[in-house]
Amino acid sequence: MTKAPDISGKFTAPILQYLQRQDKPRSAYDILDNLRDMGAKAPMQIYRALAKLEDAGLAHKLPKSNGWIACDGHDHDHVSQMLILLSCQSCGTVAEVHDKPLQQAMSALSDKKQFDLPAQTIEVDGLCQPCQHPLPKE
Amino acid sequence: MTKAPDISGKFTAPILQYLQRQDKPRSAYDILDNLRDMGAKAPMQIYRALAKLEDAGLAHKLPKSNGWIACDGHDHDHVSQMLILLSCQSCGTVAEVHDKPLQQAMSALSDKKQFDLPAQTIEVDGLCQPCQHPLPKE
DNA sequence: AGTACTAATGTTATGTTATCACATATCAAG
DNA sequence: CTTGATATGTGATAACATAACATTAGTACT
Repeated sequence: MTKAPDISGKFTAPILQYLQRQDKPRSAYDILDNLRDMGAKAPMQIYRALAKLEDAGLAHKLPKSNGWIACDGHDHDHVSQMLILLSCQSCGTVAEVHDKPLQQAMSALSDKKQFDLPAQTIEVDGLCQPCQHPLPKE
Repeated sequence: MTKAPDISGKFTAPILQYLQRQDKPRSAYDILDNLRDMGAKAPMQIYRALAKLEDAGLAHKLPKSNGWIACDGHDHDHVSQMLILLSCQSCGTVAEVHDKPLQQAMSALSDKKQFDLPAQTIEVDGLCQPCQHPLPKE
């Protein structure tokens, strides 16, 4: 079993709930603005709480676009070493994906290159299915 | 054949040469500092030139760590849709990699998820071979 | 040459993301 | 109560990136 996550902290739970209500990633500063009325004043307060959530596997950071999302809570075994985030460039929605073949390919590559590969989140930008079929102009 | 890249511009070539001399990624602001003596004064000048280099496939941006490297000039067909950058968290060196199996896995995944996947650069952080064997303490 | 348009470049200001450094508070041992 | 560990508050600033507008340099036509 994985070690018990530390979710203590004044802003931790509120941030998680906020992220869960969102349908797109939010930046640390979005979160900060949202939590002003409960006393949040400085980015550090948010970043510290986000770090806890990420350690606990309850939230993920999009590594290239800097946003944050709540973990979708689906099936995934938390042992999985590679989390793929399919991020739609058009509408911003993010799908969490765990893909065995991809992990194997990555693992084989890392062996071949003798590159030691820790668990990590990979962000991949593209177009989600709905956004590939834009409405014809009215 | 791919369309002829536009490499015009006062700072474009100097930036490329600068990057080629480096053994690690450099930030846009590093580059700016380096080109001050030839008149560079503002980040925009650098970012514009970097965009041209990237379009031309002569330089790559590390999508998560914000650095820039010169293309290593190796074999790779410039048709390849996925560039993997293995970035060492310890020493900072970056290896450019093109991997068929990984591309296939990615492509299969994108089919499965009906996610339209454009060409892109994936940064993967880990430890290069030398950095996995730190010198024993003296 | 002169005007008129366009593209490139320069420059100021500002937006955005992230961390440092230090202060203060809280709480549990000893 | 004092000490020490951990959490939190706060200001300042670092680091990364782009918007917006001014200026200059072509170029194209008359």
